[in-house]
Amino acid sequence: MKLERHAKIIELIGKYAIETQEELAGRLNEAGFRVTQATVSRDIRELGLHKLRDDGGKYLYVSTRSRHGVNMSNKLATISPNR
Amino acid sequence: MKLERHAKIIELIGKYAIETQEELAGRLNEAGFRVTQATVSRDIRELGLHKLRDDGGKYLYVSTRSRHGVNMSNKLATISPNR
DNA sequence: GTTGAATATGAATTCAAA
DNA sequence: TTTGAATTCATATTCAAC
Repeated sequence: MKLERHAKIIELIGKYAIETQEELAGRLNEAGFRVTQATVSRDIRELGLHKLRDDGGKYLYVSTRSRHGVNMSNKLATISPNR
Repeated sequence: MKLERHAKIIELIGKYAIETQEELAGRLNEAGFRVTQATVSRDIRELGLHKLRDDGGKYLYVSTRSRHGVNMSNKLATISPNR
């Protein structure tokens, strides 16, 4: 089920430093969700997740919504160009 | 010169909706900076730029620093997982 | 230290299938 | 409507050259 998988994805990116969609697909499969990178790619878009470089230069998938349910999309807008 | 090119990149991503590094390289070349995608990739890392999906699903390069010189890296930290 | 060409890697999309 | 395999596309890196 897609909804459960989405919830699991949010959980996984909070718990682990997920660097690639393949890695996320692997974690999902370990958790019993049989999916491929193609599906993970779609899930990430639907969830509005972003891949950002951290201070160490590594890429990580992160959510734009905090644990407290606050939508951070306005903060993302803040760092967007004023166009 | 790299410094001038970096400044031009900041200007360009503020002025245009740059979707790919190839596109940015093209704009730079129009502006007289002869560079390839490989160099643009390095510049983007050095400048701390990020590629984000906007509300319409399109990808855009954005800066983490506002026009007013405020470093937004703490806001990025805010949307990062609490790890 | 900087760069480009070539390559490797990662991600989005297509297209068929269910 | 969702999915995976294959493909295309975008980006990071390697490696040589300067």
